[in-house]
Amino acid sequence: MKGKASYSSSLSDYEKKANEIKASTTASTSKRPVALPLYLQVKGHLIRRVLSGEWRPGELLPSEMKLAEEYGLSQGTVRKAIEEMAVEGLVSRHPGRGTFVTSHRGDYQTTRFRRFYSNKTGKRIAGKDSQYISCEKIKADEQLSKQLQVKTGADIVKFVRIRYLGNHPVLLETIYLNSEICPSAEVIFEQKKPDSIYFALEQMFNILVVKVGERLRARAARPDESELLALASNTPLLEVTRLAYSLGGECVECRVSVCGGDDIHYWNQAE
Amino acid sequence: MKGKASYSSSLSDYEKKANEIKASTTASTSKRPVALPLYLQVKGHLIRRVLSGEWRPGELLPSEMKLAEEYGLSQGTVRKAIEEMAVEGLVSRHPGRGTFVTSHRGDYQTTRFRRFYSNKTGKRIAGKDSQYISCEKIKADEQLSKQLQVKTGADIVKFVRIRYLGNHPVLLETIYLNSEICPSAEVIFEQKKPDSIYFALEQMFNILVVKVGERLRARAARPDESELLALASNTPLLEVTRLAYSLGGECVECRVSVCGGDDIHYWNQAE
DNA sequence: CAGTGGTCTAGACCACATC
DNA sequence: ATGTGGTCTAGACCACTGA
Repeated sequence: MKGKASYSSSLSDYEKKANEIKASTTASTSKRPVALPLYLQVKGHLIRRVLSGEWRPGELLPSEMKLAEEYGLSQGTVRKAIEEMAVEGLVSRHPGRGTFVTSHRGDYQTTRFRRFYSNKTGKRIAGKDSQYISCEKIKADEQLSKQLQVKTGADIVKFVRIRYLGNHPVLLETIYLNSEICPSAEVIFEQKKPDSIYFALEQMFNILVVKVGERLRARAARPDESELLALASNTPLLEVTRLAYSLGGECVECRVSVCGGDDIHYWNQAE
Repeated sequence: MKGKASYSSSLSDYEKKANEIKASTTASTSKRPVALPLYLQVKGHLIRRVLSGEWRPGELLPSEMKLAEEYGLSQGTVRKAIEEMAVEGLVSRHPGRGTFVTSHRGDYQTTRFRRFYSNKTGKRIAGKDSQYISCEKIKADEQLSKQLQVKTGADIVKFVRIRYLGNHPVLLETIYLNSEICPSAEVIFEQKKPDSIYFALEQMFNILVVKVGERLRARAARPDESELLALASNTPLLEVTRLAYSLGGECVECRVSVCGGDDIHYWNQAE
């Protein structure tokens, strides 16, 4: 009807085979009259299956052949679905072994969203040199509620953490987690004090962080920040406000990182 | 020979058909014993053809069928090569029309590397509200020579430009162009004062900027900067140092942008 | 209307990993 | 030896574009 009705009629040959998919896809997006290519329907369905926990992070998916059989489609169609998921970082493929659900364990994933580098060595800031300062349960104020997409007053868990370079504090992170999605996330702090929040979220709540948006600006250091980072008062700080989104598109984390300009920098590459 | 000899023997069926490609690929990378999948060889060859100016930015490539015929391969193989190029932003594909060499003209490309947004409206900073302050021919100092990958003392063209939001100056850009790659780039400034440097480079020198790396930090404003941006002295500034690379991998531009924290911010998204 | 890219199929051979 | 993902082919139908 809207110039997009396209595929629905031409699918007649395929739709018998792929009716499980179609049934579920049409239900979820009632507005669009089917229209989606089969491989995107498969992709959507596979994503939902990952979300549901059918295969957890780090686990092996069925082979392309098995999935093709299951969906009644050709291997090529399923392959295209999985390839897109791989490009988006949802799964990773290994010749001879199979396709695995992405995990924030392992080198690539744990560094995937890390953007701070040492000015001296040029190396990425990471590793075990982080120290947890505090942990509180708080209520979302107006700003946080917008950012985390929750109601004002909703439960939030707040961590404060410092990363060190050698003996020197270089990065101050304030992390807010949505308690609706991560119930009793305090235990993350209490028990594990994990280096990678995202790996902890994955292990505890089956939540995969797949997208982040970051807003950067410069501002003067507040007194408490100057003290924690061992900087002169009013030093210019780089402030990075990150919102992190899960596979399902929910905002799971708001993180405000601040650092001075002398020790580390933020690095971004675009192609 | 080196455990990578893999494809070369199995190519026997294909290599008769694709010998033009193989001839040129093996010549360019003499170390690796062929090994590359055909579609990557095609991709590399097409990239070289774009680089050579055979098709200029904005122009139409031959159809998949024509290219497949030309290379003696199937349409699917050529398609995969072109699809990768499209993902990397080198070409853009339009059903019913064809595949075009990317141009920094048009909405997507001109905004592709723009990361500054208004704090108030949330809109991207762009448009005609930029003012050129100065243009000089200078010699590369040690730092610039490293960044632009030229010898110390090499010719560099330096622009200074200010972007406005309404009547207010918000962004101060200092742009260094490699004169070896962009001979007499002064004319860009003198004649056109273009809004998009990259579109100008494309038009004048057939240079496509396809990759940028940016390093961000906070620092105090220098007196000249405070004046140009109408800020109090020593205001914290966000400093973005960008290196821009062409299709061929050469560094064509070094750009230092600075702004205060009140009017605009830097936005980055990662998936 | 002819030509383009987009989707889908069915089948082949390959390198690689694991047992 | 078996099964995995990676590459390649050949041919089909589709929606879209522009002459």
